[in-house]
Amino acid sequence: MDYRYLAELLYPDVKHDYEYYESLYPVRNLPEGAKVTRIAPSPTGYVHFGSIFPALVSERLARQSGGVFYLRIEDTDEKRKVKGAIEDIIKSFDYFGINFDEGVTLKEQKGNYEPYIQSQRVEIYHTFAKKLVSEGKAFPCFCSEETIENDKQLQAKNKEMIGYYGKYAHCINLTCNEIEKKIKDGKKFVLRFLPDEVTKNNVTVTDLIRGAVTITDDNTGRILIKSDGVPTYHFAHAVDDHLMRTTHVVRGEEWLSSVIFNMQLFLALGFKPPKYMHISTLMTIDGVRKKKLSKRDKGSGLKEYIKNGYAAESVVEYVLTLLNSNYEDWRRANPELHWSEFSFSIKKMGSSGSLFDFAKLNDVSKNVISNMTALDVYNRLIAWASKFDKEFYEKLSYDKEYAIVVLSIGRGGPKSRKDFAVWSELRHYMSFFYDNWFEITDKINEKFSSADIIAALKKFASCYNENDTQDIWFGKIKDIAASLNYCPDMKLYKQNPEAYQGNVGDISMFIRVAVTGRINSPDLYTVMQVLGKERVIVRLKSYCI
RNA sequence: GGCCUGUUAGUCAAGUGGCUAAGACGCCGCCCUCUCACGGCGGAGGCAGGGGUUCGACUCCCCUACGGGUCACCA
Repeated sequence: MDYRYLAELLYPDVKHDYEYYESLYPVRNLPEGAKVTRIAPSPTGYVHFGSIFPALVSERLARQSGGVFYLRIEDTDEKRKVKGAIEDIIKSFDYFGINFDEGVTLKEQKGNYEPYIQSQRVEIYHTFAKKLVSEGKAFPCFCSEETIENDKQLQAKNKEMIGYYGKYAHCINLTCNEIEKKIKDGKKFVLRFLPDEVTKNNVTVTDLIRGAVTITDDNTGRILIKSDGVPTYHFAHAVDDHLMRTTHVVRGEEWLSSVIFNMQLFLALGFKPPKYMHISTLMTIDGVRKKKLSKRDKGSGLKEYIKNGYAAESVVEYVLTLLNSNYEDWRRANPELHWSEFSFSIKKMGSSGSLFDFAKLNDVSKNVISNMTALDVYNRLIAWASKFDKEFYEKLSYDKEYAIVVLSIGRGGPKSRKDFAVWSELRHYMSFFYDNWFEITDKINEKFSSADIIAALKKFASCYNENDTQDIWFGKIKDIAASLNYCPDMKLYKQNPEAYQGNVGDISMFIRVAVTGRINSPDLYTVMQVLGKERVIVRLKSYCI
């Protein structure tokens, strides 16, 4: 068999020798130890929450080592392409502060290794496919889908390995003439891989997270180039990551079992394989069972988190705690630092899949937000509201200073309040600070007589002075309490609750409900200061009507 | 089903032959306190099961059970 002739027959349009591309995309000039990583999503829909894991790991590895992190779009499946998906990918990662040194952007592609979109690289793939054919390492296959399907059924029935090999590799012995004739007849073909050696042995490969992993040798004649001339994932991966000089491939564990095939391909192409890291799948709980977090699950889309109002840092922070178990300790020790200051370690990564935990995410998020300044919170909140809550946005932008004052309540210092985890909760939290949103939503327990309530409110209304210090302010409440036989001292009250109608806390509660509409609120004194005397009095009086 | 891979409290997890088995979230209680939140203190709760190896196993080996992955002209 004249492989060179065959290669020419199969890929007559290839213009360049593969060496052309080797020199067009030279080895990167980077310091020793610098890692080149990428994420390579396919534009088949919205970005999955799980995508942020490999993205973050890749980003950290590259940035921490002075390397390069880039975005490549793997759009080799025409059928599954979704319009707008690329834009969605870029915007989603941007929201979470994950930026790329090279690759696809909203405007153009940047970097010296372009194109970074696989559908624009077909000629490159064909060049290397041609090389493989000319070396007898790949061959064309003209089998119909029915043939393949029948073989598969038979193999399944006989409990044989499924694939295109041995007696099932019908096209492997086609002569050059036969192939030439089929091509002249306009027959489509796929290009299949013929492994160098068919060993059928178990091979041990190294995964940076899992260590030595044993995988069975792959010799199933897998497809390299589909009949439409576009490569499959594995072939594109080998060519691209070699030519783009990727050093570390970080991907989900669903790829683990194909590492061996990847290795074979790199070897056959004469490439040095990258190092692999397979991240365990994020799980979710379905009733009592753990299962892979899939696109159908609630909380699987990155966009949902944006829409619900999770701060970018909250999500990153949470993911980092899952990725590196010592992250939380570091965060406690360094509350002021940005997450990128953390020194990320591959060694600290676990190899079993973790379960997504909303409670934990929310806790992390509350901490993140409690560490922000009021201005910070305001800026992010309004950015969120401008997209997802127009009415709220209007209020926030109408009086920025006021909103910031409201957001300042209980903020700052080591005991900063932790009232909310997502921006969408702020609307309710802040609502009573706006007159047309204010409403009494909580009821005062019926055990208190309305006469007492009214009396307390009226007394307070008549003596409230917004220039009072907090001590004087509270002293007045205590006086009111005493006058109504509500114990002004909590400790005394607890010793003998029967002796009183209630306590000073109850009086405060009456006032709180009248002023805020709620049983619970941040510090009442401060709330009143923010609302201003006029509104406080109006609310106190209107409650009495 | 074959092959691969994993299993420390409800969840995330330290831990690499010798400790009363860290910590965080959640839960419960107490304290602080005008409520809530915060903070402080305390509590319940765990090495999947069975065999080995060893003076000694959460740690090493085997088996079982139970998760997860993969077996496409999808990535």
